[in-house]
Amino acid sequence: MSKSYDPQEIEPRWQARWDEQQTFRARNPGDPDFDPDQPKYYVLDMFPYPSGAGLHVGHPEGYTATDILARARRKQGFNVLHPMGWDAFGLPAEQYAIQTGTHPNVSTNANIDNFRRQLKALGFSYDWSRELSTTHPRYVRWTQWIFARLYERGLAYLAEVPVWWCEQLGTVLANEEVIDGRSERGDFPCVRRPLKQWMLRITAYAQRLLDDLDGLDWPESVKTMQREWIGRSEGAEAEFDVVGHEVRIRVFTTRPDTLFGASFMVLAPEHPLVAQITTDAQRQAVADYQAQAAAKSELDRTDLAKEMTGVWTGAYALNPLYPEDDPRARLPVWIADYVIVTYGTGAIMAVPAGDERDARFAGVFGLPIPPIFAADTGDPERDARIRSGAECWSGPADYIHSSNDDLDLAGMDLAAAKQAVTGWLEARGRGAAKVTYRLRDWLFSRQRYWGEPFPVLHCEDGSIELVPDDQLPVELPAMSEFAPSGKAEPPLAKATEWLRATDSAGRPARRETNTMPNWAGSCWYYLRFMDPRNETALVAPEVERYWGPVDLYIGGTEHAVLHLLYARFWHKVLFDLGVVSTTEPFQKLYNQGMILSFAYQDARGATVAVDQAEEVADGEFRHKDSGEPLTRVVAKMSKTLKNVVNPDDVIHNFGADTLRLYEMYMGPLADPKPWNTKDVAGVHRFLNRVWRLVVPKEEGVDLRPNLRTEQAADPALERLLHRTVHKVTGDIDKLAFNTAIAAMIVWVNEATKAQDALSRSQIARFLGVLNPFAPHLTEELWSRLGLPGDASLAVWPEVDPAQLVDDDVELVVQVLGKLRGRIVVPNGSADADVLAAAREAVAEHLTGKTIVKEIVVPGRLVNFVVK
RNA sequence: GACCCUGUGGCGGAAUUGGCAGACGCAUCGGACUUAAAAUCCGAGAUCCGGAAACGGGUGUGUGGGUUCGAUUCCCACCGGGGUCACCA
Repeated sequence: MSKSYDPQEIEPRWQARWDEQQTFRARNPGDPDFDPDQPKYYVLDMFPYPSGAGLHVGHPEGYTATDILARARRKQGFNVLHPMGWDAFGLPAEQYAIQTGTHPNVSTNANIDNFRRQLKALGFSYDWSRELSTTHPRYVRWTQWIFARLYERGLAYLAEVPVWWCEQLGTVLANEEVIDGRSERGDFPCVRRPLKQWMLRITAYAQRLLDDLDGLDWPESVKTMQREWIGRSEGAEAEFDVVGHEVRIRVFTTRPDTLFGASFMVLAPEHPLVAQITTDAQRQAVADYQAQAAAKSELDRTDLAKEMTGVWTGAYALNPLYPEDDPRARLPVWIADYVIVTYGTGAIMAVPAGDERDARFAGVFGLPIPPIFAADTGDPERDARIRSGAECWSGPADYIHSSNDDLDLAGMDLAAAKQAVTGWLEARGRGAAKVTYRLRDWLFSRQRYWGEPFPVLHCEDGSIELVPDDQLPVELPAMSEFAPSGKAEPPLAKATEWLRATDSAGRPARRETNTMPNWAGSCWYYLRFMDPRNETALVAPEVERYWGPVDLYIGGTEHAVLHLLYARFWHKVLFDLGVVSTTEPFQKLYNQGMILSFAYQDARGATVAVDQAEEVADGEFRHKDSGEPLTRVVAKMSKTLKNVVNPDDVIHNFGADTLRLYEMYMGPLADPKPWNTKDVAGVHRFLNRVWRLVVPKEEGVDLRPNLRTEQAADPALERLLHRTVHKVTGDIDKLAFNTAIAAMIVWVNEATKAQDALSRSQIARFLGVLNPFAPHLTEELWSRLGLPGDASLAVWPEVDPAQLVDDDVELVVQVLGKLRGRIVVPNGSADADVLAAAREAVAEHLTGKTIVKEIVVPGRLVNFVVK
């Protein structure tokens, strides 16, 4: 047996043993050894996309956190579900296939094998018997099954919609995948194009998705992002007659109370009424502007700094609040690209006195600004400007010039005024209260090969039919040519044999050639983990009722909106179908922070790669070639900066336990933090000291003699151990792993100093709490001590509350808030006794002064306020 | 531009949520062990002033104000870093 701590030898051995013994298998209801009285704990990682590059050090950060929770809960008596799988459909595998000719299935499986090897080398306690891949036909079957249910409920439909088309990727992309007119993946330019696409009616669930956020234990920032993404806004729709036409312009506004201040109207350039209402005189100018707007990139159109542009259509609309012949009723109708066709009704009433954008537009084109507000800002000059319409105001104010024959807003507050105008419109059939959402329906098809096929048939008569459930899955055809045709025609269109099918009436039909987006598989994988091999149901109801919902879900912030919103949407549909028993999938969500790295910056602020810099003195860096001084900065890991850290290397040099411990010790889980290889040695030293507590250096002695049999415990070490166990237990619950580790280091430092006084029971209990953090080392020492069973399954040590309180406590004595002395008093002393001792301790600071006030904080301090 | 998060030694960070600022780790310095070095172990360490010294006194959590007996913690304004949304009517 090795005398020294040798992770390279220990770690693979224990990993193999856990595998063989299925140490971490979770029991399902119905399993022979299932214990219904055991509480359950479902702790889940956001499963990875198995990329060709393998794991980076960011992956083990969240995975170690969940693993510590899983291991601790198991030892605390929970039946723990802690699974892992692969989100394996997606563009990179297909791009790789296009470049190399390797079938995505082949490269994906190779990547999965590599990821699995790397994760196993980290010693994660996954129940590998539940491993799944979204690409596996047995999984695809149920993804398609869910789609079929969506279709049956009218939540999936085909629509001709303007979509983002990316020439280089040869596909359409969802709005979410396009940033500033360029593809998120690959950064290629994208253009808008109308195409027939599958859409999912997520908007039908907008209100429920919004309301149910309240009950979730999620970071506020993520809830806020989802709320903003859903973008509920309350207001009213109003209809405006157009002079000389039989049409009405409908607008949506959140401020119906400002309708009296409308002085013009603006339609989006793409608004369908534009052609109809434009006068001959303005036709050319309008056409020019429309062409100009269409040619503009999204980036230019949304650039806030740009000049306001627009053109008058020549038409007038009528403000419904005023009689037709009232001059205030006549509103010129403009088109301008600051109005977006896809939001609200694509048209607005412009109130320059109450809206910043309308005010700017009115300023540029010299349109009237009828004042409607008398505000009290505390600045008389400003108040005057607002009262005259010279300055725009949207805050609370008194209404002026806001009345007609039967409506007067004077004296009303905002809510009352909104309601009054909305009510007036409604009574006359000119409008109604209206709720609008920013959320759009979800574009759900992609023109790619490597995704789930749609389980639908296009029949000869143009109708659509679902593939019967008992014929699922519709598998992808074997193909060797994956390149997108570039004609908005998916690769599957070339699979001529596969395309041919027969509908329910026995007539020839054609399969759908689009595939589902990457998000589909990740929308419900957490459910399949509960019951991964069920052939008759997506998940058995009694199994779902037992495991659901996920108790803790950890992943990166990049999924704050899309994945988490889509999964919540599908979950709610499955709830309505009776497939799941909870309205929400993930009760508690936590985002780990990104692991950053160091890089360098020269005097001009340009970043310099790590291999170009050298440390010349403590904290002083120079450029290796030019010698110019550099400053160290924190940056994202990137190939160009040469600061990428590979987990395989860290495991090779220090072991998996050290890597796990270091990532948890770096700082708070949620914070972004820089990797510092020098610091890794610190936690490695700590593990070495733990090793030395059990295995002495001397040759011929395998175990410290004091640990062979139980001996009387050293009271001080015992006390500290109880505190340490208490601290670690609480910190694990709070996901505060960095401070838990600090507490364990303190104990080991003390135990090292009092090495011969350490007892067998004490080291066993300590290894018990260290085990979730450093499972291999603790198993090895547990086994060398001859302790029963596996450290991974041994029960969590108990804390004696009596050991947490001291007999005597030291209090700080302050005079006027300044530290002047210390006293030691019995714990729980009466205030009077404490004060007496305190007065004595700081007597010299009190002489000649009058005590005005005495403050006693039990167990902490005494403060004298003197004059 | 709006909203959210964040700012503590040379570095990563801690502080029971209003009560001894700097736990723990890295780096640094000193000591022990060693022929020597590494490794290991023990110890020092915010800063300024006075003192040979143990010690005493002042200052200190981005900056400026405020609340409080007491502020890293709460409030206001500003500055720096990060994130999200970005003409959403």
